[in-house]
Amino acid sequence: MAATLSVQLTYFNNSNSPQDAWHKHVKTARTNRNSRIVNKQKVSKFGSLNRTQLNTVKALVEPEPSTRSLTRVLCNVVDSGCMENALYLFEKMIQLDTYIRNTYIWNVMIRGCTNNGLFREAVDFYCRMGFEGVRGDNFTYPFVIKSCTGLLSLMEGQKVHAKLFKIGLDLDVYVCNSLIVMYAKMGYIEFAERVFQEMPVRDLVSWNSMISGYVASGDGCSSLMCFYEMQALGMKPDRFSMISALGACSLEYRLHCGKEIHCQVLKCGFELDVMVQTSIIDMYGKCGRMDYAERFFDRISPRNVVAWNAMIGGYALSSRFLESLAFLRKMQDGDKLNPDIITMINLLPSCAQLQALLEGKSVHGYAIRKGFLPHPVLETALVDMYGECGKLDMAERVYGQMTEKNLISWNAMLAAYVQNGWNNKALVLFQDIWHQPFKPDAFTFASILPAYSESASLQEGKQIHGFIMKSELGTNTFILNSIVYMYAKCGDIGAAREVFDHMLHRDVISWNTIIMAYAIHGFGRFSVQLFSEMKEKGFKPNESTFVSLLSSCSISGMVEEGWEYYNSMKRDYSIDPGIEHYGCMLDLIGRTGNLELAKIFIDEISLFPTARIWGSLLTASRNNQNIELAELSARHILSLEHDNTGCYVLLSNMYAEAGRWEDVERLKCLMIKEGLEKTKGCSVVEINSRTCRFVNNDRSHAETNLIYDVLDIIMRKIGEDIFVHSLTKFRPLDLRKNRANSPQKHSVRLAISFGLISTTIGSPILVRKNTRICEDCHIVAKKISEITRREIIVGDSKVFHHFRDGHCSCRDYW
DNA sequence: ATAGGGTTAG
Repeated sequence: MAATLSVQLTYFNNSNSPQDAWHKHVKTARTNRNSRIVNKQKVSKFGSLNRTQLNTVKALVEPEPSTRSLTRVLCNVVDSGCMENALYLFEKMIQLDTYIRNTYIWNVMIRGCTNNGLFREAVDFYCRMGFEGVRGDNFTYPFVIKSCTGLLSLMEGQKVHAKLFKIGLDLDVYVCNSLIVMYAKMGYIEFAERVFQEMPVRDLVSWNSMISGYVASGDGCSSLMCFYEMQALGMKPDRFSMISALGACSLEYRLHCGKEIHCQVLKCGFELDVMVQTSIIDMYGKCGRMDYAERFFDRISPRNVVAWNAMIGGYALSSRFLESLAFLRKMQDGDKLNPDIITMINLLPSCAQLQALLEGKSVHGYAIRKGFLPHPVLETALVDMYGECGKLDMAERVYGQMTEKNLISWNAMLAAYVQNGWNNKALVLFQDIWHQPFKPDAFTFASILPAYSESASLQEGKQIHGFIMKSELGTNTFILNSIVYMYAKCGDIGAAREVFDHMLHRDVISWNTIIMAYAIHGFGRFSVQLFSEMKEKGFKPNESTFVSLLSSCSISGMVEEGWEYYNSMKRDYSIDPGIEHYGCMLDLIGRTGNLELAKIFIDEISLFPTARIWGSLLTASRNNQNIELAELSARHILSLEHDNTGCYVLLSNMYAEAGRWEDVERLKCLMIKEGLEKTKGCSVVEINSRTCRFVNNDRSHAETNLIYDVLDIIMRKIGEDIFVHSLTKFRPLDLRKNRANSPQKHSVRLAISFGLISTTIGSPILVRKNTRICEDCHIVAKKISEITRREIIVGDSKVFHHFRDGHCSCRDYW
């Protein structure tokens, strides 16, 4: 017998080493299936064999194999995890008639691959088994199905499932339980339910698989229903049931339910089980009860990393970021445990929220030293942290180096750009969607829409709107709210209203948004009207509602109503005014010209005045030509935001108007010293479906001559009064000295002029610009609207000016 | 001589 085997092994010369054997197997299996060719990375997981290992295997196979059971040897090799050796042995074995039809050894190989994460290879084995004419049995399928689960390949899984009916294993309890888990983990919970429904006999594992399956698909309620139904049928839950049910409570924030299960755990004596313990901590943390979590955590011993991680994550979730970071120390010093990848992932959001860049960086450094990177989840958390801390270059670097980008990491990078005002970069990244294998979700749109609001054209805004409506998110309230705002910011208040009117479910934010939309367009009457409607429909106004409403009153100059709402806010809704509300009221007071009151108002604010508050006073001073107060405001602003360019420009303009050229010069030097540059003014006009961009003095446009000619004709028609007005403000000396900045050639005028000649008569002209419109251009725009009888809409960095028949919606205060 | 269900994560 020994001789026979030797001979046969000698003749089997196609695979001389375990590595060869592996390659040969993969090739056979894949060629047969017309599937992809060898995945080199996967194969290399086996590692290469050194001579000693090789000899061990040969020794196992060659001397007197008949005296030992070869099968037993194969099992041992598989259990040791060295699949390459196992394959070598396996290939030798199936050369023998005794083994070729032995389902058992095939099962052992499939089991080995599955348990070592070699899912593709496990499925390959299963397929090859079919080609060799060996039938799979009730032991084969649970392994194969588990591998399909690991591959997350529905197609592969369904092929296997179909086969089960043919061979009559479709009702086997073990096989069905595996199928339930497979479908649930792939996100096809209905398929899992169907398998469960059709089982003639269900055991504890079947129930547990459903309970955990529902949790995996995010449906905690069904999971808990399953958990209770099982008990109603007389089935006693075990630790697996408890762990999954606790997960369901976490998912649904069901504290009461969670406590009940905690009691059950104690009654059943599972409280010493480490995983049960962790699940309990996690449940209390997710339900926002860190006090319960702490009490439980303090009592358990020994504590492992997972329990610590659950605590760190729980604190972060409860916005107790400092404690979250402190627990890292305690974990290292107290329990002498080393943080793992999940610890890092849990810590980073705390660093981000605390803007703790130093801590964030040290987490990054630790991750690198420990070799945790690349890791898609950790990298995403890093992108997020750097984004929150304003370190866009680092966020970009981490994102750029990611080997496995996915929807979530992509969303994180988008959000980082948008949060930091890098809208154009965000829009470019978003366009990348067409090259990505994943499709955008609610988070993507929620992130990108503000970028569209700030930087995109109305035309592009319409495109993204259409795109969203075609996706399954067309009725998502959260996203529709952003679309309403986007339309308003892109200048089309009508479209904003239409989207709002067609929403199926409006929430408070929807109302706040539409009220704000009318506010920035200076249509205060509509805001007020909508506020009443909102109350009639039973919505309770919140802080933001009043920010919208008070902004609207201020922008539209509805002073009395503004005060009335301000008082009613405290009186009728017990909302204490926040800094934003004070800002709106300051704008309102500024509009009346009562600067004394404005100063008193600031003094009486109980909160620390922000740059925005002083900005309101600066605007008020400017509109009331009070240079001293403007200087005071500017000092405050610059002490808070040294790089506030707008503040310099505004003050400089005031000096210029007053003819204080030395001060203008002084500010200019100061700006240079601070390394600041005046924002380059630019205006964009939308013509049919394209946009044209103009800077001051622009002569780059193809129709430049025509544009300037039209502007010239208009200016002459507008007449002397404007010219005189300009002269009083800009002295001839300055006009000569500083021709480039002459309002005559400001970008807004060029844009309006081009709009006039490129659009059909009667349609409004929409211009958006990045800085506040200057006083001269404002006067000119009013006049143009009068003589051309065209509506001109100019959206500047703060509000939209609707010029019509010689008047502006802002009533000359902005 | 082989089987199925479980904890922390963007």
